[in-house]
Amino acid sequence: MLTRRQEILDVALALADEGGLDAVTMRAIGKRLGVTAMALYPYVASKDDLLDGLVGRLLQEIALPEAAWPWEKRLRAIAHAVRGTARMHPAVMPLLFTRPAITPDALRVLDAIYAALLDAGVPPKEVPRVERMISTVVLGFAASEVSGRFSIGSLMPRERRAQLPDAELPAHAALAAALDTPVDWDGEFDTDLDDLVAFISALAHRGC
Amino acid sequence: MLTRRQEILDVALALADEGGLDAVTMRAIGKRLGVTAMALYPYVASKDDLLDGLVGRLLQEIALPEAAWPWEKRLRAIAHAVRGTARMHPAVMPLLFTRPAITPDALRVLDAIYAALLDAGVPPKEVPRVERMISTVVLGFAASEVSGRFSIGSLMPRERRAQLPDAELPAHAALAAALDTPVDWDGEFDTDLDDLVAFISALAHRGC
DNA sequence: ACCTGAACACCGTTCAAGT
DNA sequence: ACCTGAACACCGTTCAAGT
Repeated sequence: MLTRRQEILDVALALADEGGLDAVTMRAIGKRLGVTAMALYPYVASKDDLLDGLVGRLLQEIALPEAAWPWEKRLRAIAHAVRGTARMHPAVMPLLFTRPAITPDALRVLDAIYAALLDAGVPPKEVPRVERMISTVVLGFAASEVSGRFSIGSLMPRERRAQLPDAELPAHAALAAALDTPVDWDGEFDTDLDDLVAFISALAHRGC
Repeated sequence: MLTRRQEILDVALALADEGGLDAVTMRAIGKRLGVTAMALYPYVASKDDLLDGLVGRLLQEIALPEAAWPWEKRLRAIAHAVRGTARMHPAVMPLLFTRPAITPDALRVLDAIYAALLDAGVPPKEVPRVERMISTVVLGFAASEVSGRFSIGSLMPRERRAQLPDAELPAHAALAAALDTPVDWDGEFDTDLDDLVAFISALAHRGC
């Protein structure tokens, strides 16, 4: 069953993918649906409501892993799904840090992470905090990667030092070699996930 | 020396604090400076450049810790400074995940984190990755807290389950007790920092 | 060198009017 | 019930003109 709201959000996502968030306009959405901008208002309360819906639409895209898999594999699968949708829809990612996502789909993902942490043996009292932390890492990594926040790390040390006198960036100087080697983002993401899994395991054992 | 650009960015930040990002308008900035919107263009190339500058202006606000302090204390101080500015300027935080910050002030903060990680004994090869991870946690926590992303975790389980049939949120049901206790955000932030410090120490010892 | 004022091509949103 | 079209109060940005 394809509701009119769904159609609108699909078009909004497509416009965001093609031309960034600025291209998501009531008028542009209407035009693509063959309708005026005001015809959208019965299904979308305001532009803000539209963007809320867009975040929900994004979460809808991330597929959940098989419940039978071990918790580690499930967690890694969710993380990779998040990074995948971030790469498909980079313009929408920053909105995740702008408004809370409380759609059914958001809760579905949240519940899957809770379940994985419980299966890992994390004490129930700690689960909500740990979920917030690992979600922040995964969402933050995915958003930073596509937004260019991490690109500061891939600038050549030479360019960076040009901005400030050498003496003011001593650690950059000490790290020149490390900063010169190009970053393997796929590898870094997996390494981060390894560390998160190890962290979760440690929490579980501490709790026993 | 107070340049005209600085004045403009100060006004932009004030407007964002008062009325959100939507209130940051070329015309509004001009008005507050007693000038037309077009008078800003010699100092600000475009609205986008203005927002870049606003991110830089935000980073400018975070004070660096004394270099003589132990690395742990320095890292915690930076993290608390970030959270503090997030609370002072919540509207601007999401911009950090929208564009890279390569101003001198951003590099100053980055260098301080690099220095702390080096002093902790993290192998130089690992420092850039670890910096990206802990910065993501701290920035992500601060942004999520002020943006309301974390508010999903503080909704009553009852309200959440109303959105989906109980059987579809099994982990929520199992966590009902934990989800019902209100969250101490100050405490959670400190606990996260404890975990980060422990993680860094482990990396340092693994490297020896 | 620095600023103005009119103008252009847009926005989101309202409201009365149509079918 | 659903959509239109004109209108309102805004945007960012251009450009010629002023001093």
